[in-house]
Amino acid sequence: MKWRKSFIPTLREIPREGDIKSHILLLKGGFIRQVASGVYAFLPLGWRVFKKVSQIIREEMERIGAQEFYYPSLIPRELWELSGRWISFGDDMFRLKDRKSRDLSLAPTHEEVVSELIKKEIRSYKDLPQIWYQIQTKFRDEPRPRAGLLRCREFAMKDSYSLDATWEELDKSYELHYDAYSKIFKRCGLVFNIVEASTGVMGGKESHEFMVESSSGEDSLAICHECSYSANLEIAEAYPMNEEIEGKYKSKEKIHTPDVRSVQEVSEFLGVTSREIIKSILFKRNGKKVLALVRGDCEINEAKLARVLGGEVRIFESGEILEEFGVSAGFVGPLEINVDEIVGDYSVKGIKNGVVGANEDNYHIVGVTPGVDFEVKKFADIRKVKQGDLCPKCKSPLEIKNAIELGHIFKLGTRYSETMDVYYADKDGQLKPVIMGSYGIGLGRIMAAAQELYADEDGMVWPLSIAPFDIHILPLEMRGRIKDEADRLYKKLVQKGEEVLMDDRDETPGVKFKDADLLGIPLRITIGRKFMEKNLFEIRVRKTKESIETDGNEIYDKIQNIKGELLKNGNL
RNA sequence: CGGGGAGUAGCGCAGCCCGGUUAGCGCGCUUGGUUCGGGACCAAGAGGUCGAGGGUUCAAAUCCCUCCUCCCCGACCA
Repeated sequence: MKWRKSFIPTLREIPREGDIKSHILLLKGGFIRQVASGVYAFLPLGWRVFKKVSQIIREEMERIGAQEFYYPSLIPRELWELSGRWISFGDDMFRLKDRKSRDLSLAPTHEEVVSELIKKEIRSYKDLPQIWYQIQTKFRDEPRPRAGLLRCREFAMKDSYSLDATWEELDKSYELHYDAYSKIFKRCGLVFNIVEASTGVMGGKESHEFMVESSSGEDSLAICHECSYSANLEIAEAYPMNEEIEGKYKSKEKIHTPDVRSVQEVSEFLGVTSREIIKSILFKRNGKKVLALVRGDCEINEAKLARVLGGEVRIFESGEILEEFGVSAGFVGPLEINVDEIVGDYSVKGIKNGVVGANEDNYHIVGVTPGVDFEVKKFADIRKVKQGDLCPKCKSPLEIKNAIELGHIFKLGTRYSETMDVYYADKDGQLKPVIMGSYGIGLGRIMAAAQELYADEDGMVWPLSIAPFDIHILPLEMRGRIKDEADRLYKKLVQKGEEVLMDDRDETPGVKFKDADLLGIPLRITIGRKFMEKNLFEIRVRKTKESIETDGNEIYDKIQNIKGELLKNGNL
């Protein structure tokens, strides 16, 4: 491709809407343009990358025997009502009406469509196993789209479902996906973590996420560097905190603590450490009132609490607390409080003579001990793991890192097939629920994550496997011998099947170099002064900034060598 | 949903508090010329419903009201 005939609108200045590195660079490099909040057009370069990514995904999916489908984006309301999600999806679902006033949605996911197909078409164990996948646009009206391609309202996703007759076969399908995903992300040139993940509201038994560490990521991981333990913070565990902590106040006493609410304020006001404060947080579960307790230097993990209690939980809002308990948030405590259940985190168990809210505004009670001054029916792991906590497996300190979720695989099991009524006839003629797995990948996120990982101060750096082009030819003059030689080289490389972009603009060298760095094509071939003097081309590797000089006879072989090296070294 | 910021030429911004000729600047763009290994130089030029609507005023980018769009932070851990 020649630049002058291409549409590559690079920008000199940082666009106003750009925030994180990948977003800014994709805009600057002319890969994407924003159409609306969380909605992007892919320009030719961006689309080339997208197609490379999707090709890799297709190849690896086909390799595990998956078949590609194409589903509609327009889904009628009736289909959602089968699963109850017309209501439960809430505002995240884009809804519209057709000319006859029928309700439709833009698919935020395709589970219902798939399930309907399975339900209608899969009848016998002989029809199983199957892996069905699709790469499609999903629409979700996110409360806050952000970070360019990382959180969009319209985005491309590879989704697959495994359909099996037995749990053993599900394990096999899961394994296949686990391996296929590993290959996909590796082939995309990414460095990633595979972490244990929450199965969420959908239920299911096992789940992993494929994560790229990045400060721009919205997820947090707990990672152990000593053993293999790593998990999404939503479910991460730590070696239980069971230290004995002796508080400062030895006898139970109600103390006036005017306007002292937060743990920090309490600890400063009373001169106690945050570790001897028992934090009391009120939750609702199915209309029941639950008080959750955690040590003052820790936080509650709602997802864990939900699992312990079985079912979704919702925190009490401060207004609701005042209404139901007649006390402001900040002075809630476990003594004589009217709740259905008290759950304590293990970290609270060892506190003696601690500090709690008095359930009366502007008062706290000191010298309070769980089991003595109040009963905790259940102790459980309900706290959020934090930096430096000990690994549950090997007791080394855990590190907390932000990460971008690129892929998520999980064993749905029968939960979905049972609610959606998806059954097959077994060998003995008995109806049994199809055992399902669900597996997703965000394509745009792969593009963004690659730049979050590799972009440098000069611009993007694409892994060879997903780069828009492999080679970027830079003739520094568009006349005379340099132009002729560049044309000849371009033709030769294209004929040999290389993907080449040639900057044939009549621009100064500085402009061409800057744009080349910005686009991040892995190999750059410069034809300029060195060629005029010694007939030498310069091949430069974008990632390492290393360059070699070569003559016209050897250049093709040299290119192949470098590409080979790049592929060997994880694609960069 | 709560809080904050922004919308002026293709892009990035100034002007707005304190209303007053033809609304500026940088980059980009067009034409001509000189350049040609890290975002060149000279000259001439084109390009604007100042987000939309309404109001105040002799006069509005500027003041007031309503709305739209975009960005950031937060969404209740007491």
